[in-house]
Amino acid sequence: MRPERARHWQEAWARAGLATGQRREGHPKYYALVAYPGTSGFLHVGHLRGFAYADALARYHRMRGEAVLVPFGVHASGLPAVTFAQRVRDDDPVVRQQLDDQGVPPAERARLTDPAEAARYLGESYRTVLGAIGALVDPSTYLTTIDDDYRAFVRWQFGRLHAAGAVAQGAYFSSFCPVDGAVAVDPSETDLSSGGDAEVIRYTTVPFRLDDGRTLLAATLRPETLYGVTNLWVPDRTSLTVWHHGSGTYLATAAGVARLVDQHGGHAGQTFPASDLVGRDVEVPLTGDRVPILSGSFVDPSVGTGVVMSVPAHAPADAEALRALDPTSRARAKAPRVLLEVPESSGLSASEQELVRGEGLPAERALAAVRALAEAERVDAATERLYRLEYVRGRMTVPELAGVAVREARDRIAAQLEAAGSSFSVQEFSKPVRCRNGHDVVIRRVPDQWFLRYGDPGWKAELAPLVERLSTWPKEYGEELPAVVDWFQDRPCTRRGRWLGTPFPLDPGWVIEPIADSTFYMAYYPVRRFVSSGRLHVAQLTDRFFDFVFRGEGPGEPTVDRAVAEEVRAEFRYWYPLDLNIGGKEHKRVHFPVFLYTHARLLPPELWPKGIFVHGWITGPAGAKISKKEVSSKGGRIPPLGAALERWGADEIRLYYALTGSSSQDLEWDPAQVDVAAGRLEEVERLAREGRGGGTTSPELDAWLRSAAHRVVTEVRAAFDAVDLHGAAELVYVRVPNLLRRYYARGGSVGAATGQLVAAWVRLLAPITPHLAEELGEPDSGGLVATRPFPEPHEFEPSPAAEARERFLERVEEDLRAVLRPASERGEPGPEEAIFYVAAPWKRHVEAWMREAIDRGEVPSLKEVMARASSHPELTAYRAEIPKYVQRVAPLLRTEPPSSEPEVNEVEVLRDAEGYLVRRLGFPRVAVYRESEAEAHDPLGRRDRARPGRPAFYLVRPGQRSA
RNA sequence: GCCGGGGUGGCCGAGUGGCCAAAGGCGGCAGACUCAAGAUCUGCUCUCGCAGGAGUUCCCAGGUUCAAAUCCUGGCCCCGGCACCA
Repeated sequence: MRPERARHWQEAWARAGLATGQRREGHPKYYALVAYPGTSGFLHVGHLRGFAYADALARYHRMRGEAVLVPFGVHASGLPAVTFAQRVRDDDPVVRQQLDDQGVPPAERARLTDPAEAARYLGESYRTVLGAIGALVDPSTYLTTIDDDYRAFVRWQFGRLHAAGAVAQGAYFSSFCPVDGAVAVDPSETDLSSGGDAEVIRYTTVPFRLDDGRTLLAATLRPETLYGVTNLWVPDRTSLTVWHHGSGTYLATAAGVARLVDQHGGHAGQTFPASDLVGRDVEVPLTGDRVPILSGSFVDPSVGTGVVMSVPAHAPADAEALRALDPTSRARAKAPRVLLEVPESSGLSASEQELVRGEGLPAERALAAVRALAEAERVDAATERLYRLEYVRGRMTVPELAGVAVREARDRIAAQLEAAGSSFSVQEFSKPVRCRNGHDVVIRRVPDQWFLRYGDPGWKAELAPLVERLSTWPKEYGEELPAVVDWFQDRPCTRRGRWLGTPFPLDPGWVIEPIADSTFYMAYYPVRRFVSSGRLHVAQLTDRFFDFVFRGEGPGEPTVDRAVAEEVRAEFRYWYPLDLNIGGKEHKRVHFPVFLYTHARLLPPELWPKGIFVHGWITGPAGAKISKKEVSSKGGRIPPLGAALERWGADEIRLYYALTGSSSQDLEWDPAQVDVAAGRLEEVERLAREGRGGGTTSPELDAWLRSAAHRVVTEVRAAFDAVDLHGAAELVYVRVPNLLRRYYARGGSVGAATGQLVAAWVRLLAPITPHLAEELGEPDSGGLVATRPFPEPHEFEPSPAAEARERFLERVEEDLRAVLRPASERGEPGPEEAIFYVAAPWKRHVEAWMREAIDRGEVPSLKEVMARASSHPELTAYRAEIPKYVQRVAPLLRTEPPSSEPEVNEVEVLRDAEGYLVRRLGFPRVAVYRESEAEAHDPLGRRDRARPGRPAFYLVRPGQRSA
């Protein structure tokens, strides 16, 4: 559709105030929202999926006569807008291209270097885009999370949660940039320039005492292997630094000490060459053994503490290093000791067997097993395989822990070391992580972090009934939700640093973290409209005010007029509970659970949310997540939204979302698929335009078309009610066109029946492709289609008889094709006449009797059938034919399902369809006979084959009809 | 490792005991229309048969049932989440 037509209708909806949720007491309501987008950049085709679904559902409910509220806001909190502004300032090429695509004038760009301005600007751009796809979102609710009134609301929320015992303070290990403070390390790299896929590795440090009282801290992932330590490795040509912690004096590399200070406090002391220690002995904890310190060129001083313990029996790298050592040093090391075994009994795979069987130490076998690999990756691969196997299947063999599983032994040793003091955990990233501003991100202990106590069993118990009652789409999400909640733990809810957000009311040095400030906002939207209309002022949004509005507690805020306060509360109580929260699958593990948590704690059960709808992503080729770089008018694989709307149109893209695949599935962005949707829409428009008419043309066909329409309307409503957009789209955009085509093919022509179907169809189109619906609805001049009632099944009279007739004919066609196809494939000429023989009425009785026997679980008995036939006046005459028929049909009946089809006058239907059969299947002549009258017209004796509902037929080949 | 979700025709994807050789879409083949292409429409698209029939299929192997894609048992494989990320 041309963009100006789309805009025309969008303006018409706006003039009609359709988007604004109007409270109508006593009427059902529907409150749905899409999890608000963050302000990280411009939206692309992937972002609109949720809104396209939400809008279709909202429009459906509106047409059902419900009051509908779909609010909209943007989530400006956190770092994304800060980052975006930074990139505008840096003139980042990707962002510059986006600004060009959006047509942002240069003068405007300077303003966007301010994070709050950037967030507001992006929010406005989102509103424009939503308007352009025809989504009706309530303008009176529009907010950003950095607005003053929203902050007042969030402050109240946290005050309430604190009063309810949901907030606590404690120590926490956080990913931390020395400049920006806490940053998020995740694959989206919102806060980072690199390293988003890094994992956190947690080392245990094992203390090795020197004679002089100092302790060398070796970092390891496998503390249980201290029973097999042969020596310590310190890096070549590096220095060691003293770490003073408590009363202890420890040694590690400079990087290691920095990490220890970050995570455990204390301070760094003097530095000296590592070589000073080489050759000296240390004492192994727990065993009391003495082992030498040796210099290892392979040790990376920046990893862990920079000091490692050598366990050559089980660590391939140590085995290699030991072998490469000069003989004198090697002689000083303790002999390697095997300290665990993998029992061979437990069904090992061939590749596992080779690590267990054979000569040498486990580490040597592991190295032998990876001989084929390139030098560089050999040690890593051997380590990976051996560690995994030993961890999963290994049993300790050292006397102290004989028979204990390795994973169990690891925990025990770590606990023993910790209990003895002098052992510290050290966490670090598996690869370098760099902040947007270029600084390395480290892991640091934050002693006074604020938490929300989601791990609290009491809170989880409050949540359980809410989860139990919740509806989810897809339903699998509801099934996994209890497990998600089960392992949910306390989450930090505040940060320090350059974040957008609300200052934490209990401790204003902190800013509330962006997930925590978006768990309850859906309650605030109904209130927001009073602020935007000026009836409430920010200063009036006090805790007392909100206590009254949301919980009905206390006298309320004295500066707010009592009537206004009552009205706000009524507004909230009208729209709540939320009917549907729609979001992408990225929300499943965090956002949706905390949204439920907060509601469970702050509201009574009757106001708990009713449903969650999770949709998949629009992905790039091969399922790759869409990255900003790909969204570009120049060379990008994903078009910017403006370009996509220009190329295809709003309805076309909306239909693409609804029709292509199910909503919970990821969808690979594919322009060809959008083309398909667009083409389908054109066909829909053509059929709808040509289907208008009046007058009765063919009563029987019209009855069938109306009956089919009855069915479609019933099913479309059921699909929308079940939040099945894909199912609804298929009915409206595939089934209905097929119906009309069949109707015309059968000889129906434009008239009252098609006209009636089209009139309803236009309304069926309105939820998913509203612009087209309006365009087609105009001639009816009944006002906007969006405001008309959704079609009701009773508008179309059902006719089981008419449907049975069509099904009968389809079955006949199917049989005919099965016979015709092979002949035409052989290139034979088509028949010159088709002769049908309709089954004699007695066959219906016989089949019914056999069916009764089958329903009783018996094999139909000829004896019984014959007995009944003898006493039946109509059948006595056919006693000679019955046995043959029973024998032929009984086995068929057993595998056929029972049918409740109404009886069809087969002769009449076939005779009426003669013209159709001639046209459709190319028979020059069609003749229809009753079985009993057909003897003269049945040279091949086919008429016996006739069964009720399945007439026999004879296709006369050219030249075959001798007589 | 822990937890969760899955394996359906060339591809995507419906389908939870009989109307299922399995919706719908895509792709492919053929025909109609057209000067032609595109679009559109019609038919076909597991194997065999070539008069409406038969056989073998829904990851694999067993089992329950008159009847299994669907239920049960075991196995193999894939995907997601695992934490501060909206």
